Amino acid sequence: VWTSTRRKALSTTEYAVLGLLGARDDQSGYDLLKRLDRAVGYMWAPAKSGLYAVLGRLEEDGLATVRRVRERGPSKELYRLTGAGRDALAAWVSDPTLELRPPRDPFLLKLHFARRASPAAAASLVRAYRARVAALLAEWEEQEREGADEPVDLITLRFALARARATLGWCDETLETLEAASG
Amino acid sequence: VWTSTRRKALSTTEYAVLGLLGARDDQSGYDLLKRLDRAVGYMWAPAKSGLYAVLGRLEEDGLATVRRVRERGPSKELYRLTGAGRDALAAWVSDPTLELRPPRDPFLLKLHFARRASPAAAASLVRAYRARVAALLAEWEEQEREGADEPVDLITLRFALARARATLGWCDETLETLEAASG
DNA sequence: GTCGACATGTAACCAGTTACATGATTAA
DNA sequence: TTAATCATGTAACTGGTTACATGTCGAC
Repeated sequence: VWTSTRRKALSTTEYAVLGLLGARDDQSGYDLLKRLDRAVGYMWAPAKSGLYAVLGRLEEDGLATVRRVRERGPSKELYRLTGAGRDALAAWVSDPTLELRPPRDPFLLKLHFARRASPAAAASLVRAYRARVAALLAEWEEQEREGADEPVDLITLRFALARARATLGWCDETLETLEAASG
Repeated sequence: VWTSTRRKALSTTEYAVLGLLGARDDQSGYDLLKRLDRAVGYMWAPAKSGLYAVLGRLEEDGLATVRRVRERGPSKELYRLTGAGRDALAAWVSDPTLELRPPRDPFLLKLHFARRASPAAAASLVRAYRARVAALLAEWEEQEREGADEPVDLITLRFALARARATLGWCDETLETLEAASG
């Protein structure tokens, strides 16, 4: 056997799983799904079938090892990072390169085109959006207060909070503009 | 022939093209690519080959018509919305339903995992991000002042401005936190 | 005579989603 | 006995992207 050659760069989801795997040994896909959702669910939420595929690839690439166990319950596959896996994770987190592609927000795009059609339609769009953002903000503020059981990452949570608050401010400003235009 | 039956819901990119097509008649794929970039480029930027594919689908679905012309230069295909195309666009913009899926920002995810590895690595990540956001903000502020030739949509531009400013604030706050932790 | 802007695509790939399939174990 | 939770996947599709192919025309 040769030392494993990583074929190519990993996807962000693959790094996310690597990151989660780095926190503790012997986690199953099922465990990871729950932890993913609690720890970074508001910014990254892969589909279940996708996660299992990722785990298989990580193992194939020599970044993790599996161990199938069965103890009271259905059998599960426990994963653990290899040295190569830890290296890959460390290289990723310490590389400050970032691809900043445009945030593809369907709401913004719709608003852009709605404005030409009718200011009233645009305004109701913004009101609906505002309500959703406000609801999310309330949820996140709740999480900030509690810390929950899986302690939320306060730094990234506050990123979401800061943006949500700025978004609400923009909504109010925009609604005034639109109402002035249609009234 | 039957009246055209739209097979299924369109993708957001398809609606974006529909929206652009709604602004004026007889635009070619090439024209649209430039207009897309100037009008909504900071929030939606499909690949060139993808745009041509979208145009083909819109025509196939009866939402637009093509006309191949050739006048001094390579031949081009000019598109124009049909009645059904205008209806589809109108239905889309007036529907306030929104799917708010988590914003998949690789930076945030990386930061989350970098923090465990080392506060210093996390801080340099945030500094790099801050620089990028500041550069974008300056660009957008320039656009806000000028209005450019294709008048930018001020409302959506201000959305980007508001978020960018909030992001910078969060960066500064976060850097303090990280420096306190590592110092 | 060659460079850059105009103009349209094809083929292959990619990261991910949805819907479905399967089965064990525990609690009501 | 039936529902909920645990646990892992497959097949088909979606909505793109990258790299490449092809050619016209005007300006220098």
